[in-house]
Amino acid sequence: MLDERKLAVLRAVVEDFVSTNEPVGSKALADRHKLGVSPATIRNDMVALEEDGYIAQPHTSAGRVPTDKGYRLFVDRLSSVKPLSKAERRAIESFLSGAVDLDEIIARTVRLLAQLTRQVAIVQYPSLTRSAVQHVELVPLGGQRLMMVVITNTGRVEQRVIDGLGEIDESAVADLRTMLNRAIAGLHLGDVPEAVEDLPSQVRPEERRMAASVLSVLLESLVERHEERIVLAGTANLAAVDFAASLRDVLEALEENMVLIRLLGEAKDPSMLTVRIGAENFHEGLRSTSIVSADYGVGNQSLAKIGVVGPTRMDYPGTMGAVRAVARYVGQILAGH
Amino acid sequence: MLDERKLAVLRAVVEDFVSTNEPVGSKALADRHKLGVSPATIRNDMVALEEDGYIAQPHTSAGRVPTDKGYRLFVDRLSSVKPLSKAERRAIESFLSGAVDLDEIIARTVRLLAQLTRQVAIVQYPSLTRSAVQHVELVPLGGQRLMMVVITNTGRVEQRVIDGLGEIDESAVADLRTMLNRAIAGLHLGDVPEAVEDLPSQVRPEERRMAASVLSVLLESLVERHEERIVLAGTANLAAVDFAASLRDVLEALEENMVLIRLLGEAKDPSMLTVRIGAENFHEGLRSTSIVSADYGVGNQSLAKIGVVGPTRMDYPGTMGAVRAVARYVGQILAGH
DNA sequence: AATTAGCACTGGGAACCATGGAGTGCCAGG
DNA sequence: CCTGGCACTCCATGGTTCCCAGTGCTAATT
Repeated sequence: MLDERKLAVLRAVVEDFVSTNEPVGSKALADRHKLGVSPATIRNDMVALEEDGYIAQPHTSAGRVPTDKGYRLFVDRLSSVKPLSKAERRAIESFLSGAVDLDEIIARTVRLLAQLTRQVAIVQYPSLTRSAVQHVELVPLGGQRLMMVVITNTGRVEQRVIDGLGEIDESAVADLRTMLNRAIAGLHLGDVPEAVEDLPSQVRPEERRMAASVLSVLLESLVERHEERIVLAGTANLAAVDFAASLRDVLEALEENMVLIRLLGEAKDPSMLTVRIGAENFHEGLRSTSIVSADYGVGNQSLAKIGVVGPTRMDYPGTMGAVRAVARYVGQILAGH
Repeated sequence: MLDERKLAVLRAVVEDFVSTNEPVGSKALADRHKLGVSPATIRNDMVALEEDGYIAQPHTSAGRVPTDKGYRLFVDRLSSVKPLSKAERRAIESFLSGAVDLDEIIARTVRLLAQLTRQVAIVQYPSLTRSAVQHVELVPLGGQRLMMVVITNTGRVEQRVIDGLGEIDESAVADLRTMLNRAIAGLHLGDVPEAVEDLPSQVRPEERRMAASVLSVLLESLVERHEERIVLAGTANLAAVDFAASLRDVLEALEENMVLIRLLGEAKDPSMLTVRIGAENFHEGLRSTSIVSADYGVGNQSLAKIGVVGPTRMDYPGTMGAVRAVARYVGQILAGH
């Protein structure tokens, strides 16, 4: 059904269409690619490809354009990830190495990725649930308020003000702090609930109320509500593209962080690059975009995802190369931190 | 030179052009506004306005369009801030009141403002330099590292890892922590450098190195580098507008946080609404946009700015009303926190 | 002196061809 | 199974026309 040459034709169609943004015809293909056959033959192959739904014509007497299905096949079988050039690798390194804290690492990463791919880049902050508690700090704020600060081993800091505790006793706070740290320091966040379960029973009755409040806020903020922060860059690159869907829809989708988080999260291949093409992203506004994403992390522990959003008509090998490379470098930087 | 009626004509031109987005002619003006004179008279006034540079025609035989100068006059003398409706006020309140921490207050505020104005909203985090130190926390991270966390009275938390300190002695850290807090808790950040100047001399010699490191990081991160964070929302609203400059340029400008920070910072009128129109924003990409901004803060202490970016052809009274109202509410929310 | 009616004029945008050419499908011959 | 040839299709392009909103000017009116 799909012999070697038909695949070669499909590949050529994708490549040409991506680079020219115009429907590609049999003649142009015969010229620009050494397929070794005449335009007429290519035309025959094209009807076959069209019947199978890999390519389509915008109208009769126009060239062919890859469909989502065509891109899918291209990505899966016809292309390979394009490694970055030496110069690009150096650029990445120098760009990322100057960062001083987590915020800056993330900020630089997302800009870098947007620049490399000339598309919209997304970087997710290291997920809370996958990291471990480094330290918990309790700070009396005066009045009846207390600030809780949790520091994770990925350098992330989560803070929360706890109010309405009644009179606050400094030494009780100190006790609670030591107790808390003894109980959960070093634990993965997922294991925290279990670990603190019987803490309230260990404190003196008069401090029990405070302890309970603190614990409930701790659990709520760190475990249940694991709002994952993401950062975008390069939206300006969208302006250059003309979308089937309106640009507005795409921008709207990008502003809905929850949508992006879900899309990133749904990577099928757990450890490597994931590509979702066109309608594979169910979100309405992203029908005509593709998303290339990857995990990053330290060692073999995945912390979060990064990704790129662009038109379905994108340079998949190049984008995949950039995403993969950046993911690796971020992992390294985080490890060295 | 500019009698009452000419001003009325200018006002009418601005209002009509803003609502229709089409050059407005003398006939249309005579119909839609009760100016009490004939189109011919209006035409005469228009030439005068055009000579003075308040309006312009895209081409002969087209209607008139306000110039930047025209908008300026409109904003300064011909319009008044439009207060929000009861319903809108209620919406603001309910939208903002559910926020649990500073991050969420800011996030909600920016979305709210974007929604109210149907434009791009910008919210700046409470500036570090204007707030005061609530508490400093030092946390040994294991190894030779220490994490410093500074909490300000605006609920903001700034953290930093300090490395290469040599052996870390828990009790020395505790001493330093108490000493630091005694020295600077409650101080405005601007006053911190002076206050810590002679701290190193007060610690035991063997801890002096650590103290010096901590202090230098403290100063660097909080005072010298007062990177001010800002948050955007509503960029999708730009897609609806057709810009003279390309959309791409506008998006690019919006991604350059430093540019936005500068623009917000340059508000002339210190306490009230500021409007910068078109070329008044020197940034190239923002030539065809206007920025409406305001301070927010608690009491009469200004903490930071919020603003809206939209096409010069915008509903100034409405936008100004929304910005002012939101600024006030944020101030209230922050005060109650 | 200011306003208005009347009028000729202007220039852009919509509508309407006409044309050219890239691309197709198909067929018949290699 | 491939290829050259050929008739056909339809979009994009550019030119032409026409229309009309809107103008500026002048002369009449208040």
